[in-house]
Amino acid sequence: MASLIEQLTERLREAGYRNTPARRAVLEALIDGPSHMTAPDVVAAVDESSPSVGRASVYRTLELLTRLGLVQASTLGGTETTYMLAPSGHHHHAICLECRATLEIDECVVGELEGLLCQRTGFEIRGHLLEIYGLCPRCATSQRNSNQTE
Amino acid sequence: MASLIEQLTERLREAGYRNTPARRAVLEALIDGPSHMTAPDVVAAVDESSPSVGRASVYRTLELLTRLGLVQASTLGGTETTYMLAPSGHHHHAICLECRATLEIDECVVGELEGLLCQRTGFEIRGHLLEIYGLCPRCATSQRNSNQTE
DNA sequence: GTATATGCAAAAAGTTTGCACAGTA
DNA sequence: TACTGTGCAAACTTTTTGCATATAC
Repeated sequence: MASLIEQLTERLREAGYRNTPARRAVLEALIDGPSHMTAPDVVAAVDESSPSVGRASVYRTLELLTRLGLVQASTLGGTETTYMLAPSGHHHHAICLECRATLEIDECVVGELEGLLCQRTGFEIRGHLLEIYGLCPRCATSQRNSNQTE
Repeated sequence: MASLIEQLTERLREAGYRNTPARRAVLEALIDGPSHMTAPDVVAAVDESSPSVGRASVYRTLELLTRLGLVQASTLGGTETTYMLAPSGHHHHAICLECRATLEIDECVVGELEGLLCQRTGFEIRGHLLEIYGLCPRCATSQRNSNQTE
């Protein structure tokens, strides 16, 4: 079975792009790092692991990977853009607005909606993003407590 | 019936924040402008309508409005962050990856999932974002045509 | 061999900060 | 009146660009 990095570079190749050290370095940073990284996070990680790769290539690669759908950008309910590897299959997130923790959700209820949308509008669907915002149990509890003492 | 701007400033007030000219100018820019605006778009619109409001206040206000949930930031499937008024009720988007057109979707299938998530994990849900990415009918057609002639 | 992709460094763009002052509640 | 919020300008961070060179295929 092909490793994740191999699968991803293969998808680049299929789309007509070359398999270069800079692109591998960005993919590896995303694979090895936390599930959501800002652009400067990725720049720093690449600079750590592959100092010969330039900043500009990191930005160019993040843009390319996002355009091809290998990577997905999201604001996680805040204002800061983060990048994550686009999960194959369905994985969505519940995000705590307080502590920024993310929780994976496996259930996917979007499929049925996509069918309907495609039928009604002729939209050709490529993917989707579903994020649920709220307070994780820990933060919900501590917020209730602090309200009591106010 | 209270106008939209009044409803929004009222929500600010309820959260303990003051109703100031800078905040009204940002809200008005979002109300009057296109449905998705980047931060520099909002800065420009405010500078147009209320030249006395400073750039910094626009950023501070966008951050505040997002934190309070009056505004939602999203990358629309690309890498650029845009802001939109968070619609009350359910409105989601289908976004064309080619021409960036957005299409409103009224159906909401997330409610049931939220109930399940809340029950299972104790997450206290405040909102959600659902975006469907793909090609609008027009771009899907023109892409098929250009593939034929390749 | 050739076109794509790169690193570099500089420029541009975008965002944040500190602080004295203004204006809301 | 008290304190939140502001404008300003400077500092800082992030992102983009142009171009000669390297390298994947």
